[in-house]
Amino acid sequence: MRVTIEDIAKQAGLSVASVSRILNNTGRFSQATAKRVRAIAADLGYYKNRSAADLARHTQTTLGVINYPAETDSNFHVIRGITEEARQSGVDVLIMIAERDDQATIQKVAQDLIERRVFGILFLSLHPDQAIIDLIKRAGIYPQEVASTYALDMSYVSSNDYQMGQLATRTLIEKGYTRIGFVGADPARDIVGTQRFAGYQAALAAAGITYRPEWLFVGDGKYSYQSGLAAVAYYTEHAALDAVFATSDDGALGVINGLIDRDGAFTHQWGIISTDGSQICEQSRPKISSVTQDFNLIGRMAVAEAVRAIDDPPQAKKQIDVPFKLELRETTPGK
Amino acid sequence: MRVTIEDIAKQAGLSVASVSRILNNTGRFSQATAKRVRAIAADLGYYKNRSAADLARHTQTTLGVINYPAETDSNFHVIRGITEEARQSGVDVLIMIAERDDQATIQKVAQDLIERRVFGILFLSLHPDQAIIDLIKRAGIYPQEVASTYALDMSYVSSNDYQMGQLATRTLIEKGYTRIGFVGADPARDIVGTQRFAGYQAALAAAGITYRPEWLFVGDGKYSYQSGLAAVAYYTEHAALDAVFATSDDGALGVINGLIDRDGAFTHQWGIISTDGSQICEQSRPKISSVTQDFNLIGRMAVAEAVRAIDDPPQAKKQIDVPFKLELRETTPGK
DNA sequence: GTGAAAGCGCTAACAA
DNA sequence: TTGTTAGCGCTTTCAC
Repeated sequence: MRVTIEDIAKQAGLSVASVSRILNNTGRFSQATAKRVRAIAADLGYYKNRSAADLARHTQTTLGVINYPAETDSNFHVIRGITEEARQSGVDVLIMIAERDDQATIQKVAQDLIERRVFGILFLSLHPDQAIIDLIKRAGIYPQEVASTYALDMSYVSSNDYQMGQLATRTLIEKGYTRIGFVGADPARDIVGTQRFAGYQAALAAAGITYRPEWLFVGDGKYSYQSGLAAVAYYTEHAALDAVFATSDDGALGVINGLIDRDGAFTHQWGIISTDGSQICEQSRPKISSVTQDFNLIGRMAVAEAVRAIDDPPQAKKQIDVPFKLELRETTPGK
Repeated sequence: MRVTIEDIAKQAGLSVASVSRILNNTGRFSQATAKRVRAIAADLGYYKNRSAADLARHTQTTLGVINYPAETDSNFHVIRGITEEARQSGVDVLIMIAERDDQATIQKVAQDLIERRVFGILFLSLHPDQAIIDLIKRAGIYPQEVASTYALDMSYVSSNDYQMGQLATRTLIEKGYTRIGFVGADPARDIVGTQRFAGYQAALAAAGITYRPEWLFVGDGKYSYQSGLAAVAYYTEHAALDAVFATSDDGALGVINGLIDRDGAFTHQWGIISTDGSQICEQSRPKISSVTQDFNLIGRMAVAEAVRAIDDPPQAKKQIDVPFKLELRETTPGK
């Protein structure tokens, strides 16, 4: 049997109540006995049984996070941010894994988290359907989308996709490009795509450029490297572009490599700007200009918001925008 | 107050024991009442309180994983593997975050996991010091290193670093290269570096090539992109190489980009082979030849081993090798 | 400053 | 097939 608080109490000639107080630094106790108790605890190799503690105490201090594993993981910055902020706020976080597009697993994982009585559940760029969101809310838990805008009835903290699309496109236009492709997102599929596309169109319109349908290349609609790669063949055939707005760094890299594969080298025939600003942008040749999100801050704000929601759960869906910035590198030399 | 098992019992006119049995599918009960109970549970929006359940039951079914967040994340495959295998074995996994080189945080996180009474703790390419390992063992929990060999007294499942170093080097030699640099790992720093370096030297020796000290470029010793980048300047100055064995994909990409930055384009002046085989290898231009690890399998085997250890904890340190393979791409055309 | 005691929500004998 | 009961290990009034 593992060592319990009672073992300590016995050894110290105290009641479990006193030991509990000392170990938790609550209530009053003398420093002398405290020292003794802590020594005994260390000596015995005692560890609190959190199940028992959580059961007895009623306030919950753990936050659930549901992530999906991805190779180029912009979420890694988000997770860092979450972890840092959580450490500071004294909440601890439980990370669990699901797959995108696998609602069954997402639900299972969410239920696991509910059983563990977390006070909030953060979805990292993962889009649960409304049934799952409802089930979480019904359990009295605060759900929140992180690092992605979201259409359904759940608050989110993320960059403003519309503004990002607008900034990216406007930047290309200011550099003198006028025939601008839109790659990798599906405007009809998710709100992120919808918003970025709307921003893109708004920027075109503002500059008096008439959008042409053949400028849109969706690919798999998943912001993937493959979509970028495939876009090159498509555009070569169907559109006379001078620039591309890639809705992800992966997509931009795909476009670059597609161009290299086609021409033998990158010739700056197209201006390219991407979204996210992960290290891919620095490590690509040429380096990719990007609209860069502050993923760390997104993570921090997500935790802060979830903590705030404990005492004061927002009545309506809340949309928190986190600032982003423009980073010009080598793929936007201008015309 | 949240709905409890007692609420269900009351509504169903049953005892909590019966409800518990039904909800857990243990013992005997009639299908008729079971149906009724489940309906009521769903109706009430009931979720088991795991703290209570874990406290009452005594067997633990959750596995702890400590990971660090990284942008190019070969661990993502490991995590997938862990998740899949865990799902199949009916264990659920808790992932927590620490930073490499931050033993204080690693310890804190490990203690958190101990308090949650996990049955095992997996370290993903994270190297806790012996004190932490001892503390975990003392708590009756099985610790295991995953995806990295490890010198201290803890079992591990990973690729065999010595053999990987050997294979990579031998491959270059077979392609006709004879002056081969070793980049990114520090043979004196961690066992991974030591082993890969030993394999590298063994392969050189076996081919009758005399190793020269200036062929070693450690950089930050962290298998980083930066080390690869810096290696080019170093070698240009100090060694006349015809090939490079990069101890990571990031490092190999650094070497390639360093060469491009130096020469304006990649000229295949050096053969390059890397270790890991992440998607970087496919997405680089040229594509990088690699000794590719089976990270998914590593993850699966790690879980399987941890589960096995519940009933039959290994007495001595166990070292489990997972097979890897060679993937030739474009950076090893031969001389 | 410390202790007694109730109870958190559940499981697991053991009875019935 | 179902119920009674005794905990699991801890926290938290409320007394002392």
